[in-house]
Amino acid sequence: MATRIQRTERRADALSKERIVKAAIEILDADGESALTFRALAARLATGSGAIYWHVANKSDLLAAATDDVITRVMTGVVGDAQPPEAIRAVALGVFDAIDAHPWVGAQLFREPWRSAMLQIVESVGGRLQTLGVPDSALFDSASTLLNYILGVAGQNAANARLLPRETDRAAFLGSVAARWTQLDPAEYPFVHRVATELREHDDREQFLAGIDLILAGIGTIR
Amino acid sequence: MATRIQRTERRADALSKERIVKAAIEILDADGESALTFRALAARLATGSGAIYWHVANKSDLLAAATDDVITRVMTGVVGDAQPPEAIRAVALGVFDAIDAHPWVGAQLFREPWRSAMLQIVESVGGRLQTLGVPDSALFDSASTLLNYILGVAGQNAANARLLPRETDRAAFLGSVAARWTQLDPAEYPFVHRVATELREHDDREQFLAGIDLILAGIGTIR
DNA sequence: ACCTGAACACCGTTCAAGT
DNA sequence: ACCTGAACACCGTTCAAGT
Repeated sequence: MATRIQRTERRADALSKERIVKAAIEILDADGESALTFRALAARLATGSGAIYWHVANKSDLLAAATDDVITRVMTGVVGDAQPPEAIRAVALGVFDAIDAHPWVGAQLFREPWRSAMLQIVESVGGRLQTLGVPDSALFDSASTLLNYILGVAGQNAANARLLPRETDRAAFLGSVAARWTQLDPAEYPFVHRVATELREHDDREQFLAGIDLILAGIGTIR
Repeated sequence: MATRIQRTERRADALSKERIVKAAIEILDADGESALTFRALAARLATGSGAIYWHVANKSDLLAAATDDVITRVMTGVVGDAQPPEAIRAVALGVFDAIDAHPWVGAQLFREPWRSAMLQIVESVGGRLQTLGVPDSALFDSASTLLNYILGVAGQNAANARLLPRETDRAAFLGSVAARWTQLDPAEYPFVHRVATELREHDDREQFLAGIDLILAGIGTIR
């Protein structure tokens, strides 16, 4: 039975889920989560807002697809030949850098835990923990701890990006938070008061990695 | 100069920020984040939606106040005489239980890091790390790691609550996620496939505590 | 099969008008 | 000083109508 060519010719710029996701990511990166509306997206794609619904189910689906897109790129990028624990650091840093570049992803990782983005991270971290020789009985808890830590940092970065007036630099932001912390009553908040200086001067990425190492050290005590 | 009584008599049910926050928490607990609208709140308080703005600046302010209310209650509740590390576990579990009871709080903790809720947790955890004898040089990173881990779990719980159809029990939810994980290709997701059973059977609270202990063990290796 | 864009049912927030 | 509630400027989503 001969199969006829079903696929009709399409204009080069025909709408597709891929093009829609790409445009959505551009809006999210350039102007943040609040700028992504179906109207803005339709305008950028020179179409009607309803047309988008032919390719994506709804806004939630669109955000999930955009997140998967970013995370898949990261995950295929870090498949180096490093052995754990170095490989775990590489994966974690990959996620960190992706979220640094696309802060809105940080909020999306919390969504349905059967979506591709979350699964890829779980698999990547968990598999490497196994290679590291973590006992079976401790694998699930260890992976969960690393995951939740990464999620926490990711979510915090997403939240900070929402707060930051466009193009405020990180140092200025940290400085303003540190200033507020310094103004607190030292009797009521001695610890916060004390670390305010370090908050101003610390490097987010280094601190993120320090946390990963701390957890890996904890996992190391199990063996 | 005699000070006259400025305060005019008020009806017992006069509007106040306190009453508004209380009503907001009731709505959030009963029907979730999406149910909290100014219209719903005004209806519950038998007033106009605009009246609420006399007492709170906006929805963000209202959510922050509701979050502070819940967290302050937790924090004053766990001031037991336990010494670290037991005291750190108690604080962490207090936050966990609060978020279990009020899942929407989990999402709010990510907001402005100069708001009371976040500060209280930082202070409580950080102060106890100090008492535990963590070296100064490691204090900030250690506190940050614990914090971000707690935030990750909190955010995940908030997200799950959003997904859960009202009153679906946790076991059924975990079961459905585990079922999806089991259906994944074992060649592509060997680790996820493997821990799916444990996901179904695990206890969230126990696993949360296991993570805290893992991090504390890691912090212990620094000394 | 795919696209258009007006219409619908919501929101948060404002504000003139009341008491 | 505080409250009312209509009005405004948005949303996500639907859908009859087009091609």
